[in-house]
Amino acid sequence: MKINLKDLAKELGISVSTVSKALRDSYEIGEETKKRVLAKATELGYTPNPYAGFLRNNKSKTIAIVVPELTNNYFIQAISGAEEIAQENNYHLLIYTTNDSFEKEKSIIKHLMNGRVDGVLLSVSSTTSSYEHLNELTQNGVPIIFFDRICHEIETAKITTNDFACGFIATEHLIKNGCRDIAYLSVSEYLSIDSKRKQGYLEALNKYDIKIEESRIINCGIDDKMNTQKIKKLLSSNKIPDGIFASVERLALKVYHICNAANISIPESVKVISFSNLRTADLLCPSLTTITQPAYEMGKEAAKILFKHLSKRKNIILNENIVINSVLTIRNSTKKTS
Amino acid sequence: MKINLKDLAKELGISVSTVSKALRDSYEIGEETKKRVLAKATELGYTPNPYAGFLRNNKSKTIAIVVPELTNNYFIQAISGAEEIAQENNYHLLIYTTNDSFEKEKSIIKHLMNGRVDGVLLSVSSTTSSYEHLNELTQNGVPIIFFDRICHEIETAKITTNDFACGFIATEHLIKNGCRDIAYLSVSEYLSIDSKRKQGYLEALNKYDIKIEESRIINCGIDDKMNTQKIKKLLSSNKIPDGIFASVERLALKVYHICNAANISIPESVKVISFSNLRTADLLCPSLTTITQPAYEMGKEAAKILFKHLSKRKNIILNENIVINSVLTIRNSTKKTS
DNA sequence: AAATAATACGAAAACGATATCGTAAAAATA
DNA sequence: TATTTTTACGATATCGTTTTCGTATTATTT
Repeated sequence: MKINLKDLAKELGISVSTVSKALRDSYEIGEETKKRVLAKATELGYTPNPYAGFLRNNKSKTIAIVVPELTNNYFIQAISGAEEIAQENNYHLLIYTTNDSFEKEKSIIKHLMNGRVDGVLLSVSSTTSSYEHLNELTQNGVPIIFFDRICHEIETAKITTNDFACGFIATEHLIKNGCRDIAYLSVSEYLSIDSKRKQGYLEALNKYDIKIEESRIINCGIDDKMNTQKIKKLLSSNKIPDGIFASVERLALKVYHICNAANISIPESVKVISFSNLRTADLLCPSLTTITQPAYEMGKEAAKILFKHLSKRKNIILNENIVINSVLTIRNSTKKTS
Repeated sequence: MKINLKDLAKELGISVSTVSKALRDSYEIGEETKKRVLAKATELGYTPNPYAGFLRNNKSKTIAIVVPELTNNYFIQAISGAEEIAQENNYHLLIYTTNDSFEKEKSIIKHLMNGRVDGVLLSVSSTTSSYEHLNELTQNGVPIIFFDRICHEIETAKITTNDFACGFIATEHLIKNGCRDIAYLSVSEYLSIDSKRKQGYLEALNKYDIKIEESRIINCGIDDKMNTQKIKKLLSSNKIPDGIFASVERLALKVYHICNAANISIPESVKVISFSNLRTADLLCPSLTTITQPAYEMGKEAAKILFKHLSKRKNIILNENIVINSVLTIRNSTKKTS
């Protein structure tokens, strides 16, 4: 049932090497023979064993994409973009989720160490605190491209959005719509995206002469219950903020849930803005003002750069920062209320 | 840099086969030697070349999951479940999207034909109209497990939810809340899930002596613009339905958008219920009554069955229908209005 | 002590495709 | 016609493992 080159060769009465070359359209083989081989190959439904070629050529036609979670629309869209480019290049895409666990990330990276993939697209886990595993991977000749949650310490290409500017814009938008006491929901102290967004937030406060209150910076994490607690506390004090800037989607949704339960009206009592790729942002109650990242494009771009590099066969990827801007979409959750 | 068995053997002054066996903890090798080998292996950071082993053993430690689209929360959650089980089994997961294209599905399946993967988890495309490509794959010894969008014609394990019952329940729920003119938004004529849900819908109409109107069954498809047109037409006539049962999430969202734009109030003018795995269903305006499929569990179950089969090394998967029930979550979009 | 069994290792053949050679036969040149 | 070149193909090594055998050494049994 499973046909290989040897079978084909025997069937045709010619040698294995001739068949191989004929199928790869080598100049060494006559047109006549090529046709015969091709015909027989399709007739018997021959498809090459991929792993044999990988072993021989040390190329796997496979890349991996490693993301922290799948319950985040950003990553889904990025994966979608990467997958499209992979298919275009006749590559296969392995998918791994770290669940924001440093240990899991290390374990996954270790598995990718020995030529299983030709390259890796990575968004680091929010608990990743050292980068040796990533360094080791690149030193083993497997190129990494970072997207969104990048790692500055590694020299390679990085795809990000304009996090700082958007942090500023989001905060400024809240201020312009009347907020003077704005909380920032941070997603992780380790992530560069978070610190950049936070810096934008701080910069905006500064520009508009709003005093920075450390207590208004809520450090959330992976633990859902802890996050709930912290945000509940923020929203149940006798002086709740009049604006909330969530650094990621799930924190904004958490705010919505808590406000719903506590009968806090958005945007009247508190305005909410968030980085988010939610498709239903405009259908929410109230519709959510978002900073939407070009997730799909970022995934595509990351994959494109990887393939550009793979085709060049150079062993080092130059440090390169590609920034694709996000867009602010104003909706009702930040609506000005007299 | 890249260490292989031969390097290790040379370094240790013993043969390749001994090293190999030592690493695999063979009884043929003395304890002393095993320790020496293991120590050297970790010292030099040896990791086996996966493809060499695959070639030898004809096993790839890799499975594929093929889904129609990534913009559907159901599939994301199913992938997530499958990925978890794959990681548990130390397997790798390749991901492919067909974009609901029959041709793309065939092309992907062809790529999986020759041992690239040990098995496939598949949800067929909504335009898939013949199954030869799938038959060919199984005949090539690659087992397929179907989930959600199954293919009856192939003998194997299939994971579904109780589509018929849920179609009935959803429709009955609308009826009990006062609907007498219920439209069904069909996602594809080819899909078994659709026909089962529709049958449930029809059965419920029957039970409550509601006349079935062919014009109330809207056959949607992949073409977004066409869908918009059809639903707009449905909602702009002078006699719009008082209930809508959407067979998939995106059609429900389409209804929401159109109702928003046309100022048709849900649930007063029309009640809406939908199969959906939307995380924000309860935050929508109004919150959406859903039939929620156990997507994560279905993905896990599909993967589990595949691995059970792979470990047994039997060449045929018995026909098996595993049904995991969905749950109805009643929210405001179907709220009774006097 | 002689025969047998157990232990610990090495040599070599796979797995399937590719690429480097080598070489007949045919074609082109001298 | 004799020589060189081209064309078209085959034999074989190779990629890095695993695994089957074969075998030398030691241990056990009679």
